[in-house]
Amino acid sequence: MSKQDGSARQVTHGVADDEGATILHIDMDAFFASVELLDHPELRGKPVIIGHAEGRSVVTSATYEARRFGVTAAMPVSKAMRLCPQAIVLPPHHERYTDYSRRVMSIFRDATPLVEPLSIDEAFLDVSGARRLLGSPAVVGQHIRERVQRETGLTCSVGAAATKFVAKVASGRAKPDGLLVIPPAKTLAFLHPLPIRALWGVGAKTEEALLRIGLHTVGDVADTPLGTLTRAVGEATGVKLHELAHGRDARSVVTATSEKSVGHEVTFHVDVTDPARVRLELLRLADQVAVRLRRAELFAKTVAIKVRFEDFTTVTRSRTLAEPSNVGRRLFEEANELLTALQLDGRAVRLIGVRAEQLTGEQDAMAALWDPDEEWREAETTIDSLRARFGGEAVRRASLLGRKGNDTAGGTRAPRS
DNA sequence: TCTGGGGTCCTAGGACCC
DNA sequence: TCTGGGGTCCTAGGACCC
Repeated sequence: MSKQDGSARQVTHGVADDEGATILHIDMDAFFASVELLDHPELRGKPVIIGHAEGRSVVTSATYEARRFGVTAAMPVSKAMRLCPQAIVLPPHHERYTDYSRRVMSIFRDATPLVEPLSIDEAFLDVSGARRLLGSPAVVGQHIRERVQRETGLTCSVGAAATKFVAKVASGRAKPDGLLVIPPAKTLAFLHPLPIRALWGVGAKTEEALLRIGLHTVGDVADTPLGTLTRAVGEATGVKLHELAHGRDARSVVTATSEKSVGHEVTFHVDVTDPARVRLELLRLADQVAVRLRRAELFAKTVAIKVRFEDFTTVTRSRTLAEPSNVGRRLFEEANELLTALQLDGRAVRLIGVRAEQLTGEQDAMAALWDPDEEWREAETTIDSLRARFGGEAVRRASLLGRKGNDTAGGTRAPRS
């Protein structure tokens, strides 16, 4: 390799500091907002928020100009506007984002087939096999960044490390429009000064629990005995955090994951007290869910509903179906019974949702439908008609009966398996 | 401040079976 | 008569992520 082939190559060539940092995490910068700016170039450099100006909307994305005022994702738009009154609010266009998402994911796949999309705007890449063809991880990352920028006008940030978790933290630190390589040997030096909130799986509650036992940094977590951790945050989370804090993360990049549930929910603009209206919405949602199941050729074994009341208390109810289904009417029937059992009595409903769980493919769904008793009923019917035509003796000899030994026609049925 | 919509994973208790 | 331990399934709720 020569060193005059562009700056990206020179960054790492010869140093080989990215050796072993073969997992890339790529994250689009302010994705929704950036896509909207492509359509509204006149707004570039201004604070822009994606969401709805009226009602109960939250911020789904914001430009860095808006973030400087303290605007963050998932914040109610009303609050964001108080923080940044000059912000421009644009409604979301999800088809546009999906379209751009496909384009950037396709650019990623040109670098390696080992691409794991994490959400609409981020993915993990395993580039360990791309070195000979494309170069070291940092070179591949830089190459992708340039292509994304050139072909979509969008910027993204890349983290390169030996593990998924560290790569993800690195891309966050590289934002916006940057690339950060964490060589394996420097992993702990990079991780340990970070606040515990940087750990994957540490949200508000877990942070509180960790602060309560005096842990503030990732290094603190690494220095804490596992037993102390699990007592504070639970078995699974404790083990996970302990591993991550020591830079250990065995998860590999996987390209295909099966969906575990499919659901839809809506928050009403104004709380609804009329049960009929809630029910109507439930029907619509059940139909939407069923359509998505059929498109994916999946069946639901379980149907769940979710109801949020005006005081934000939320209840869920679920039930396993007698047989898997992806028919809207069927899902609705079940959801409707669950809703009835809740006895709303005119309580003000804020949100209603339907979810299909325990998804299964056609094969499994058919297997669940198979009823051994039915096979026996069919056999008996056949035997009865044979006996009517040929007499009992002939039937007794018939090989049909051979399968159940000396159990003669009209005798006892096989017990349910 | 007044909280969307799409998900995943974990916990915990009870039922049921071996 | 009282008492096991493990495994799986079901249900409800909650934390977390983007």
